[in-house]
Amino acid sequence: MGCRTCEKPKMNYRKGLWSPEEDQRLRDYILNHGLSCWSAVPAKAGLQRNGKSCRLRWINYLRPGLKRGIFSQEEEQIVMSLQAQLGNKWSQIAAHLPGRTDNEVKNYWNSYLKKRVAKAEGSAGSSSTISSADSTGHNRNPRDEESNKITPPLSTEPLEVSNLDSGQTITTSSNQCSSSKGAADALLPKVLFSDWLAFDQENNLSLPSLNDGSNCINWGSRSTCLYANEGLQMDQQFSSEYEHEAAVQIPGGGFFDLLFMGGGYGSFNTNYDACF
DNA sequence: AAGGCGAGCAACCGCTCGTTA
DNA sequence: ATAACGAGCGGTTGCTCGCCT
Repeated sequence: MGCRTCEKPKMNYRKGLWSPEEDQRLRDYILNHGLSCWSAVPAKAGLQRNGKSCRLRWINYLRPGLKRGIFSQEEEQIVMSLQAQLGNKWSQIAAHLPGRTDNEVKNYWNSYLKKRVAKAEGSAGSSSTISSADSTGHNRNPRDEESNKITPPLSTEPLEVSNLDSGQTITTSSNQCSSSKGAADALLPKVLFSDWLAFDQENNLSLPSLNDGSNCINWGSRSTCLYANEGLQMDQQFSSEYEHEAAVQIPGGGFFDLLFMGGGYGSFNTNYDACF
């Protein structure tokens, strides 16, 4: 993991908020060179930041696929449930929330959910559930309709996602990996496939078969297990471009159910192509 | 209009863990 | 075995912005 060959010039690192120019430099550099050694990134990208700051900025803000905006009710439920279950394991909790970062989950918990949970516990017994309405009684998520491209499964049962790179078979704690639509779809979040595509992936994705009959697409350091629903040809090729220009061409349409190594689980509806 | 205040969020800090030499 | 290093994580800080007076 170490990167001893990286140059580490001693310099006065800039701190504070990132300017658009800095964002652009970092984004451009990573897009062109990919991720390697964070400590080398600032010098190579022409930034007066330390590598740690660059990493954080990328992960929490610049990385493609991030879902900005207010948490949906389902996301809130997942956070509250997993927090009760796992404690402050924000990265693990965030892994169950496609497009959310650990920092975002942590901030949301600290600034909002924690108070609600405390309040609910304070009045324990009087109410068994914590509603999504805020203290004013209003639904505090007016953008839900627009932002709910991603709707995590209502079940907070932890997904058991094994390591594809190790060649292990993928299993989950539920039947969410079933290749049939219908009941499974009810559990599947709808997520833009492009949201999940890392910027550094190549356009040509191979689909090696796994031993459970599913397929796996690999790019960069990420592996994604791809389960096909009816009407989907598994040997179809994908293409995508970065971020807003992203496009996924999947002839025939239909749903993809995607099981991600990181623990997320989603489905992709090609009808969403128009969203790009 | 201006100042105070609090909420929300971006980013920093310090620590731990994993990897490498 | 161990020191050195980078990456990752969680806690915390401090800035910004909107609301209220």
